[in-house]
Amino acid sequence: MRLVSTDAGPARPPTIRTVAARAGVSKSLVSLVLQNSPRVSEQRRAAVLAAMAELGYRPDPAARSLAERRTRTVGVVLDDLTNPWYVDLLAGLRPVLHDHGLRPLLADGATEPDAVAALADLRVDGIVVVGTPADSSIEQVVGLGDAVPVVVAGTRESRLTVADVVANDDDAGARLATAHLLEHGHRRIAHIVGEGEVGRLRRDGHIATMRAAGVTEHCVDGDWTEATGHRLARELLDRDDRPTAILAANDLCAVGVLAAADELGLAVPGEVSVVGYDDTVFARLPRLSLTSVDSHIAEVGQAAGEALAARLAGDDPGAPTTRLITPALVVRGSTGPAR
Amino acid sequence: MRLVSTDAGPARPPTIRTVAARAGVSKSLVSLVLQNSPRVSEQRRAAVLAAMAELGYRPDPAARSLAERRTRTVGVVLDDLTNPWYVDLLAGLRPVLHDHGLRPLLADGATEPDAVAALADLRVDGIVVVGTPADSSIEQVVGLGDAVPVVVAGTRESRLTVADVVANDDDAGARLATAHLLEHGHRRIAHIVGEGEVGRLRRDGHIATMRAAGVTEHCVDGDWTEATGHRLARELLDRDDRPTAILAANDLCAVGVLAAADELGLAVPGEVSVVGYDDTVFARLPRLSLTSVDSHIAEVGQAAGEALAARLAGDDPGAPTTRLITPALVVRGSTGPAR
DNA sequence: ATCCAGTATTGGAACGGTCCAGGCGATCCG
DNA sequence: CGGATCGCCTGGACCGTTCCAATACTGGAT
Repeated sequence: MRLVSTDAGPARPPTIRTVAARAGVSKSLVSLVLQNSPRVSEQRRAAVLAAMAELGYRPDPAARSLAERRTRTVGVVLDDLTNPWYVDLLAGLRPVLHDHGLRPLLADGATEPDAVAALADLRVDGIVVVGTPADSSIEQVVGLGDAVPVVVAGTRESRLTVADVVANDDDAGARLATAHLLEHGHRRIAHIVGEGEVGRLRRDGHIATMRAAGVTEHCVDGDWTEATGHRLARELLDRDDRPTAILAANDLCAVGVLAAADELGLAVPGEVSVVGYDDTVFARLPRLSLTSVDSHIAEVGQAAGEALAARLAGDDPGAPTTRLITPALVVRGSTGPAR
Repeated sequence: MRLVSTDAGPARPPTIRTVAARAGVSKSLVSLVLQNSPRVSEQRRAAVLAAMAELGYRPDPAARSLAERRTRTVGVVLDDLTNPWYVDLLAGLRPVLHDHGLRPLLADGATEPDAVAALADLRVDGIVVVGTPADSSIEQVVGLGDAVPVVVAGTRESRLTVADVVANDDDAGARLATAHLLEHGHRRIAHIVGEGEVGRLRRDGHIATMRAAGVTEHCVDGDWTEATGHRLARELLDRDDRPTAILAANDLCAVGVLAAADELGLAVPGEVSVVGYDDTVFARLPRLSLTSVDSHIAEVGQAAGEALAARLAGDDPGAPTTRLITPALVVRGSTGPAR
């Protein structure tokens, strides 16, 4: 009596050699069929395809990566999926990658300072850094040299000259929003400034538009969070010479501004108008109905994917490029004429 | 003059053999150090580690996967990252996977019907299906047999008996919400029922609680979207015998209900109370201030990760388990006493 | 000195693909 | 008719690991 069973454990999935044996050809030919080479006769090709179908053959990505010395994978560094901005950008990026046979591998730049290095260790073919990168990320990207192509999406980043950049034209967006408020007769307009390069660009666009209209700007430094928007708006709106309009750093910040106005009993837009930026899902909520600048963020993600795919195709070894997507103003119920 | 440069292209990253040569040992020993085997002398171990550090060696995951015949990767099937519920669950799941040395690979079940099969083709070690799975997903999971362990997170799914299940106790949550409304003296309460198993469970909990209090329920079939919540609430609230409270299928649906109440000029909670489910970011918005059932969804994600890790460790080849997380009611400004 | 039991180390065969240098008929051309 | 050409196909090396069987030491007991 045999104690060892004859079948060797759980049946392994078929390999290229199994298929070759079944089709009566060499494994090399199966490989050629796999990458549908034109140098295979129709007859053989059909035989191989039939064998594959019968066996339910699926190529092993690990083996392929090892031999090809590329993974068909791109790392995507995100900060916070809770922020719909990142999700929307990802929604634009993902299909492009898919169309180029690339898989996204998400990493969290906020909780994991070594995200870029970790992705490099995984041998991703390229990296998309979404949003304002942490200092550590910048260092690591620079450290990569030209080993791995990098695209920065969603922000212009002056410290990073080695990567392609695709971003919303923040300057233009801030001008749109400011012009809208000026047209409604607002003169006392406050702007809550966001952090980093994006914050600076939006501020500069705002200031330029204000001055061109002969109006003095009033900027306060803030960040992208609801809490800060709330706190700063309370301070701004609690004064006698309170602004009649507030241009928030982004939608999230604007949500905080709305809350502050509500608490102070100020009608929106009757007594104070509020403008956000990014046109996220929050802006569209009926109860908020926030006028916002649509940064076409999905389009940014799409362009970023295309830029990376072009780099990977190798047909574009030129200097890093910058591409700006033109934003658009979406007017809703949170803005109206100044009293 | 030589046209061909002497260095063979871009320097390849160091391999286990490079390290071995540098440390003066065999590649096998380097491999042993890599998996820190106790059967290596301290002296050699130190030499190998030093060589690795000097060369900046990083193991190649593809080669490792090929040899180990596992990828240390788990597929996560999601429907919609736009919905914060999925994001919050993912936030609970991700750290657990990370702690077990597993990487998540996200797939979109909504746009890609073959998501489960595609993940299997990628040779993921396990799969987490988040939310109510599409029919195609169910078929594919069943088709996998026991080749790949599967955990369903966020919903009980009676059609899927091969997988572990971790979910919120929807029945209990609906009871909490309903009891809260009854305590406030509401008697005409409408419930918008969500789709699938989750919708059924919440409905049953609601009905049971209503009947136990001697009150007749009023359920209408809906789904999880804002649009449907809006439409159904308009119908419900437009009648003379309109309900004094509405238990929405989830928060998103509740957002639509609020919009309907606003349009009809009905005060919330003065003339109608509204309850959501999931306690997402929407419920916490000051302008909405939605009473909601916190489904502790991050905890669900965490438990799902642990269940999958246990399966992968192989120490638990038992029958599929079901684990329910107890929800909690979060009372905010959208509910109050019946008039 | 010899043998033995461990322990530390090594060589080589996988793992499942890609890719390259030929091989082998059949066709073409001089 | 012989050789070059072409189209199709094959064997084998290689990608960077893991794992196993075999070997080389070490020191103590005989």
